[in-house]
Amino acid sequence: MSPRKSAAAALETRDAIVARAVAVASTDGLEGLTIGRLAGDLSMSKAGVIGHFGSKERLQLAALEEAVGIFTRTVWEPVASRPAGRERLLAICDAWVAHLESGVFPGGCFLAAAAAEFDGREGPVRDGVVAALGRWRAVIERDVRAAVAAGELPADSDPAQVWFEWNAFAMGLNQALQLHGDASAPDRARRAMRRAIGVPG
Amino acid sequence: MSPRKSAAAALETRDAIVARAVAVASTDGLEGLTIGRLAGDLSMSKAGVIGHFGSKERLQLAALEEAVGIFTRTVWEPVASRPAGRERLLAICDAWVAHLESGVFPGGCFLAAAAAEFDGREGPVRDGVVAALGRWRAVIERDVRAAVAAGELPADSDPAQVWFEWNAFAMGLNQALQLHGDASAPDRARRAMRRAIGVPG
DNA sequence: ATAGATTACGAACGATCGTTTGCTAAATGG
DNA sequence: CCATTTAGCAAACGATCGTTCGTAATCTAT
Repeated sequence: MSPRKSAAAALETRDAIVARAVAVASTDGLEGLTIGRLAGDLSMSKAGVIGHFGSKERLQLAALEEAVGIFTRTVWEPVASRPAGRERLLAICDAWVAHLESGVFPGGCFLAAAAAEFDGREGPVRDGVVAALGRWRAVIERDVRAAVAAGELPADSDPAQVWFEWNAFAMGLNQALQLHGDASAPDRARRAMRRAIGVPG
Repeated sequence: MSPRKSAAAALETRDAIVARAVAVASTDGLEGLTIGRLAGDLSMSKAGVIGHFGSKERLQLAALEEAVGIFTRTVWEPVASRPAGRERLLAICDAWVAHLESGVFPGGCFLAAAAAEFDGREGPVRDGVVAALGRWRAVIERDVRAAVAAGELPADSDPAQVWFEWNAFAMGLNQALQLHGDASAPDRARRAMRRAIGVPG
């Protein structure tokens, strides 16, 4: 009843599964992902879905990887070519807020949801979340240090504190948008993030 | 094989179920709650568990209500008798951070987890989360207004902005503790919350 | 003392979970 | 051109899901 696809088309199938998994997981959580539901959404058999990954956990990891890729492409890559420092930090701030505001993920920030969901468990998925957050944290802290070294930010700026506050504001913005539909939240987040690095709003 | 209990003892049974449900949901999420697992943990039958609530959703609502009660008792009630204003805001800040630090919920802040889990859905559970957060928000904003009126905080303090930032810091602290075991996070959160209301750390 | 309400049980319901097994059919490699 | 690999399906696996039903046992109220 179903003809086989070429190797290239099979990759497209895999991508379609991952894309759908990201969308579903952003609203229902990575644990709420279901092989059967994905199969139904994509008009495939359950075996056809799971065959690309081997297990549900590897499917979750693929969805996580794709979500991290989306975040990287929409927030980091547009500003990556700028020199490290205050300018790029402000660009990151705007891109980050715009990303959360844009509704790329129907259920809100994928990483925030995954972090909240897996923060009390163990395993590869949790490890992947921790690693992704760690990489992003390193990016932010590096730019804070560069900005301080260049005299663009107060000399007593604490990179770890900036990361703590920025990450918190991103989570707060995500909650305000998803839970309350608060249209004033993006402005609040931008102002708070600027103030956190000593830049007047 | 199992004798019936008195009305008073039945309430104890119900309380035991809710207490266990709160603990499980704080790590595995409200959707991860399972009648069968609860029954096994409490050496009861599934019917005996669900009989007290009627449905899983009402069990989730009972767990949410209990978690909100715990938060209220440990964070709000100890400071409720103080007069509204800057003093009480600082006391709330300390109690809030201490609460998250204390590990009352094995899986971290129950409300934060429930908010992240249900922010993309609809129904009574989501409504309950929104309502609980709204009540807490009203408490914070009222005290900010009182402190401004008393001249204890800068006249241009924005109550909604203070709530946004405090709530964000609480989420950030919860993530830092649960996901990274970051022992420096409580201090960071306290400092950030104080700075958010213009109080030097 | 007796009748009714209530707690909790065991058992079963259909549905769905993740996964495995054979199979077909098409694309690929020699 | 033929052998091998591979994508995907249909079907079934045991397990578990939330829920319902009937029943036994005990408390409560008359």
